[in-house]
Amino acid sequence: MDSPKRKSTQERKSEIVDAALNLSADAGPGQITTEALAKRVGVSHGAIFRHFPTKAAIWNAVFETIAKKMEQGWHRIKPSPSPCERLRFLVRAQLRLVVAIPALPSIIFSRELHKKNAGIQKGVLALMKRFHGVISSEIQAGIDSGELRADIDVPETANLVIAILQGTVLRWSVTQGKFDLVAEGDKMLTLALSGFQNHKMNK
Amino acid sequence: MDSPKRKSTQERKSEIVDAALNLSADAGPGQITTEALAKRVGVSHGAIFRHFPTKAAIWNAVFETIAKKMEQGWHRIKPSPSPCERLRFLVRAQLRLVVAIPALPSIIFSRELHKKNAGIQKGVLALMKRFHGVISSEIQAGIDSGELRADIDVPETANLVIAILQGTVLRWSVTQGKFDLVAEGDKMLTLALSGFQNHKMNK
DNA sequence: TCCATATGTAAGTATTTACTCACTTATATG
DNA sequence: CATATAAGTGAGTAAATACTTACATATGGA
Repeated sequence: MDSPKRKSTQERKSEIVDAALNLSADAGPGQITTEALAKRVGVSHGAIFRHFPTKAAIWNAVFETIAKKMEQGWHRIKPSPSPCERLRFLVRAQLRLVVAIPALPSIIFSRELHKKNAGIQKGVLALMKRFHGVISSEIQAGIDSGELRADIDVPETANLVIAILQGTVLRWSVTQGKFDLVAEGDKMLTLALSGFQNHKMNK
Repeated sequence: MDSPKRKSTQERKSEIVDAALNLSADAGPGQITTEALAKRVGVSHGAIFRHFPTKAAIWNAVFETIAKKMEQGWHRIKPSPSPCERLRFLVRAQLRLVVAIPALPSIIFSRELHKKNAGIQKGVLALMKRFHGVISSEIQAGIDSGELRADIDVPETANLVIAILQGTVLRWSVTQGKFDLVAEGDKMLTLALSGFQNHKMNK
């Protein structure tokens, strides 16, 4: 048989995490009950607590999963292209992940979860810090290669890139995915790279 | 006496709304109970339901309050300075409002609230659309005056400005207000206006 | 001053929901 | 095959919480 009646705790755990990701895609994590998870997985309510001691533990596992996928995405950069291309790649990788896991923003940004689960709050901060580091080093490389302006502040520019990324994700999230997130993020980044002020005039 | 034992429903309503704003500043709106609101206002639990029929009605009122304050901020622009200055003003006004009402992002972005209360979801979309319109017209004015590049796409650029704004608010929110939001937003906008790509090189 | 009314209270109720427990049975292993 | 173990079940519990209701009284207007 393809689906035995009983599965290893490892398998069930990942099924439960998947269920949490799927269910929080449209409702946000705060609304999800352990009973809803059980139904989604196809087991009884009690079975959930064979695999996770508390609901909070489930959310921790969900966060771990997401964090791992994010970092994997960052580290799949090709060494070949220019720093600017690598910046684009990083942003695109992140956006593709959001499209693949639409629950991602609602979990990362959920004040509710962060309040109940201080570990997640700290984890999100640490994740963002690491992402900031990755972006920063590409920006530094861009300056060194001459692709980016030499007079910019590197960490500040990294914050700008991240703000554009997250702001665009937020709009996509609020509009319920009404546009192509990856393409839109690319446009936003291009526009910010070149700037929209008219420099020729001020001389 | 300054505080009579009973107040008009109008006064109590606004006290309840204020309590909701204050309490959701750090926890997010999903966690707030009607009992917590009652305690904060200093009345019994039952008294809350004299003034609002349901909890959802409270959140509607909270959203109305926020929306009104936002729009007031946009319409207080001085006609005098340049379009670029007016853009800055709009962004700063929005950021100042967030600093004044730290619960604002958690209410505007709360998936939980939006799910339970379709009116708020729609209201947020409409608000964002109007803000996009206001920003767009300043950008158009900037193009007309020659301050901004003539070849940019206006609505797209407005989306960029909003993404920068919201992305910065998000970071401020996650870091629990560890930096000066208004100053930081200003920096981000300046950097995006001028761009960070090196143009001199590519000729 | 007196009354009608709206504001307030305290003690409920019904429902939801995280978690438990006694018991069952599939399954891997010797 | 026999058995220990771990996965699963279903009924139950305690706590939280939105909302109700019967009753009390402050307050403004006649």
